[in-house]
Amino acid sequence: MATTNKTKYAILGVLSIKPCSGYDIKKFCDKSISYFWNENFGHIYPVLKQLEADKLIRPEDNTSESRRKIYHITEKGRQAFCEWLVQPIELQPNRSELLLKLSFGNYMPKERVFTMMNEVRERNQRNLELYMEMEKSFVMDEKAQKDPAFPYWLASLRYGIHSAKAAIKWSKETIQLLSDDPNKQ
Amino acid sequence: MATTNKTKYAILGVLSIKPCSGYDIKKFCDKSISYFWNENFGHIYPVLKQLEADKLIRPEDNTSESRRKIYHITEKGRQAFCEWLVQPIELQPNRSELLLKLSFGNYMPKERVFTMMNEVRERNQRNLELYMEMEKSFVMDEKAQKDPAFPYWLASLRYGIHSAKAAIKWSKETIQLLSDDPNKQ
DNA sequence: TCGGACATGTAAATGGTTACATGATTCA
DNA sequence: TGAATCATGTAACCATTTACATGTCCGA
Repeated sequence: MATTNKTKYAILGVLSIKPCSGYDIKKFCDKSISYFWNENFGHIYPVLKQLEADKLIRPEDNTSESRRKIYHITEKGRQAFCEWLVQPIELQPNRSELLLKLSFGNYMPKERVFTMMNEVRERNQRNLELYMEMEKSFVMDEKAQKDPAFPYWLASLRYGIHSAKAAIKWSKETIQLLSDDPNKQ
Repeated sequence: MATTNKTKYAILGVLSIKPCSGYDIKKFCDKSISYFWNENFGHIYPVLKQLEADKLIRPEDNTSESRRKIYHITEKGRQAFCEWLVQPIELQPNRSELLLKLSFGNYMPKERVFTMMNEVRERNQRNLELYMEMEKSFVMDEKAQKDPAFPYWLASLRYGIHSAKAAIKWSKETIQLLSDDPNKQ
């Protein structure tokens, strides 16, 4: 198998927090974990169907609400999720378009390389500010602090902060390095 | 289109350095750029065929060598490559299995989270050492220094160094954060 | 002569994205 | 009533990986 279907586990994870419809899952991904995970409808709905067939989730005993189809995680689903959680992380193969392009920088006008590096710096600067805002409001939220997931959410967010800082530092350093390069064009 | 076929451009990039067979391209990827890019045969050969059909590369005028099929980049191929180089970078959607798992850390035995974080730290420590070795021998290589690609290769390598350092710092911090967490289990 | 590296390729499966189709509800 | 959002889903497409098939060459 190429890579285990992680969408499956992402969905089980969301449903382990609270019962959701496909639409809710998408909203949750966009709102809460988009900076390290995202899903799209074209994948969510088929996977939900498959999870239901595998009895890892079950649709809500249908009450009044007609349109929304709310799924609950089953005991079997919880088990499958927990089993996956403790598996070692599969490293996905590296594919950085940025580094691929940069390593062929000598085939571009130097001006273009600087533009590229500045874009990297700015994007990471924006992300850093966003993450730090999020951290601030998260740490001050007393209700959030009581959640057993709190330290894990915080840690995930801090990853973003550390990476963004590193990327900013690197982009500045690189702009410097390339400015000093005697091999001007 | 989902994502532009980046294998196509990676191959054009390698061929812009020197004519290669499919096997050579794979070797080059594994040896020189594997820490930020990789390809596999199952993808290289079909893409080579397609690139030839599009006249972006051409096979060597067949001489004695029978087995190896050496491809050259054409003028049209060089143009296509350069056009791609200056395009803005397509950000690929984030999908970090590590952060997904970590953010559900409260569903795992805490011991397992520490193991996971230690693995992250160790892996990045090993990478950092490797990258720093590479940097050292690269900077001391006088022939490499004269290559116009030198500063770009160095910059790409430095990205790896910065990221690895950030990841190490983060993993240590996270282990600390989770040790201090009163919410023991 | 045997194993390992060289070398090229195909087939199947999977994973994921985008675009499209469809229709309900809500609110200005 | 019309636009925006809610809501579910399918189809087509593309990229990528893995496994498999096939055979050569070279050196121990």
